[in-house]
Amino acid sequence: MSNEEIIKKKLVEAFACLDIALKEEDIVIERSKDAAHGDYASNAAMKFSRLAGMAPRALAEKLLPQLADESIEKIEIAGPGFLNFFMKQASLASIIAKVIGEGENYGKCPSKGKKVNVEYVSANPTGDLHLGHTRCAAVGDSIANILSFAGYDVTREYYVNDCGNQVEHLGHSIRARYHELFGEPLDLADDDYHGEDLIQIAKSIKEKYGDKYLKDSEESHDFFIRYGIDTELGKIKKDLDAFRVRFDVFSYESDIRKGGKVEKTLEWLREKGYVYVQDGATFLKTTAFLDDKDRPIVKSDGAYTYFMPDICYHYDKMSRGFDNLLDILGADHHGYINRMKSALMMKGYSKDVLEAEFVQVVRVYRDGVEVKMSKRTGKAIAHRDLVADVGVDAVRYFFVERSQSSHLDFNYNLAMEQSSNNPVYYAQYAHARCASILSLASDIDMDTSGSMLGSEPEKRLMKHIADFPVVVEAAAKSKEPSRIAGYIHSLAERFHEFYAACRVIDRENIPLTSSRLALIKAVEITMRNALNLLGVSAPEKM
RNA sequence: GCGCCUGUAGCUCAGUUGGAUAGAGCGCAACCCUCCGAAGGUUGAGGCCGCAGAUUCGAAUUCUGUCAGGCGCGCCA
Repeated sequence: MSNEEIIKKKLVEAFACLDIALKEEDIVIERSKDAAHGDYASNAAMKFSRLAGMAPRALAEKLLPQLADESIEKIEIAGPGFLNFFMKQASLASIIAKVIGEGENYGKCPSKGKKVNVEYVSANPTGDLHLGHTRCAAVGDSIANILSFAGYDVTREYYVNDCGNQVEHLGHSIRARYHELFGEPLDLADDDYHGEDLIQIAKSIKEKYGDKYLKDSEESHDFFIRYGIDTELGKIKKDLDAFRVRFDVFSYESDIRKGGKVEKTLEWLREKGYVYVQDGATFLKTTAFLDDKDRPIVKSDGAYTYFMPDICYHYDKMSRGFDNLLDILGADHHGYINRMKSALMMKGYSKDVLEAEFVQVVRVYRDGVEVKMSKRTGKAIAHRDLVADVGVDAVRYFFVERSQSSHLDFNYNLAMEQSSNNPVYYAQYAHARCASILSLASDIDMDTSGSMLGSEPEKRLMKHIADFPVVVEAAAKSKEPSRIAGYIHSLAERFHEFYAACRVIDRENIPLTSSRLALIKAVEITMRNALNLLGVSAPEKM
């Protein structure tokens, strides 16, 4: 049982003695910022003073005698009615043996028995990934890692839109580049793709197949699309893999459309009365649920809008037995969530089965001016270039360091020229320092009882290590990897403080050295586990 | 006009379910390696937490209004 849990339990018991029934969830335990306020603090006497019918301090006085525990050194009432808990040294130090015992599982929660599908990136296979995808990839993958660590059964999924307008343009654009190579240029419209990568693709087609696809036929039309999608998706997969982002499942829109499945779903919705025709287009009555407007699902020319197969795709995901779906989307898609929830509710699902996290835009500054991104002009800052320039660790950390709901300003010059200024190095440096010290003293046995550790920097560090599981739960609940980043930073900070104040290896004082080595080992493990959640490496040397 | 996101130090941003003196990085000023990694540590300057009300023992945090920026608003995805 953690110190926090012990205090909560004692408080619940103490309130019970006053005939006030509370649950442990009702009790808030905070880590005191100031050592004068003890190790942990609770506002329970203030929070429930009205319920108890007495003033906060008076209530605290009543509770105090019931709170004694062998793990607690002393308890003080302070300020308006805070209860400040000073733990015994052994209670604080017990975390070290726990962390070393659990190793890479430290911070991990037992299975919650829930299957969660996390869908992210899902970039159209019509060109290279850009910066916006990078952030979605970093955020989505970190969220998947955190949920998994927090005890959810996580499936990572990428939805490939390999049908519709966009891929028609892709096919045509490649064909145009192909014809160009034979001296017969075709026109490229504004909404076609102008990127140079398509010239490379056209060249490879020419090398493999010569002039076979010059004549305009259904076969060549389909060929250019299929070849383009396969090539682009291949590049995307390779880039994501290098970014340490790997998916369990790739779902294809073309599969969703196969075998009349979309038509059946449409028919089913029609029978349910959720569909009507207006101006030649077919609309879905999403306003019957959460939406503020009905949405078209079949255009007046008879083609589906993107929304219709997307509905089928979400039905498909639910039919695979997930308890929850989580979509990681660009912030410009925020209108999407309520219409998709509505569609799921038509099928009888709760509005809560689908959640969405919206990732705000990245603004890029280079030489002090904002760089606008455009996939089509070919001038976009490609994901691949960014990672090559800055490195996977720095990009992944930087892109989840701030809450995804905040806009991110990315200074390209700074990231490239002064990468050692990046905050990720602060944390990695701490880890490397741990590894270095442990290696220098590998002949000295560790004392995992932590019995010699009592100085303020040591206590602060131990308490912070003990907080890791709480932070994991909070990050999983709020789906905010930035909380892990914040934890990593403060763990590194407390470690560096400790390092500056306490000399670890002292061969004249082996008992103290043994205790401190164990503390460092616990820091190293916790830091590595936390960095892993963000997909950032924990180097032994830098 | 309606909806979503965001306004906190010069800049970029944290700030847990409302708690004790609002924090970090960068930048600025000054210190600290004969000793485990100086990619580090210590100290300082710098704040009407956009503005105005409301709720209460207590508000950067909750509610209302308002101003500013970003994004979106039925046959694009």
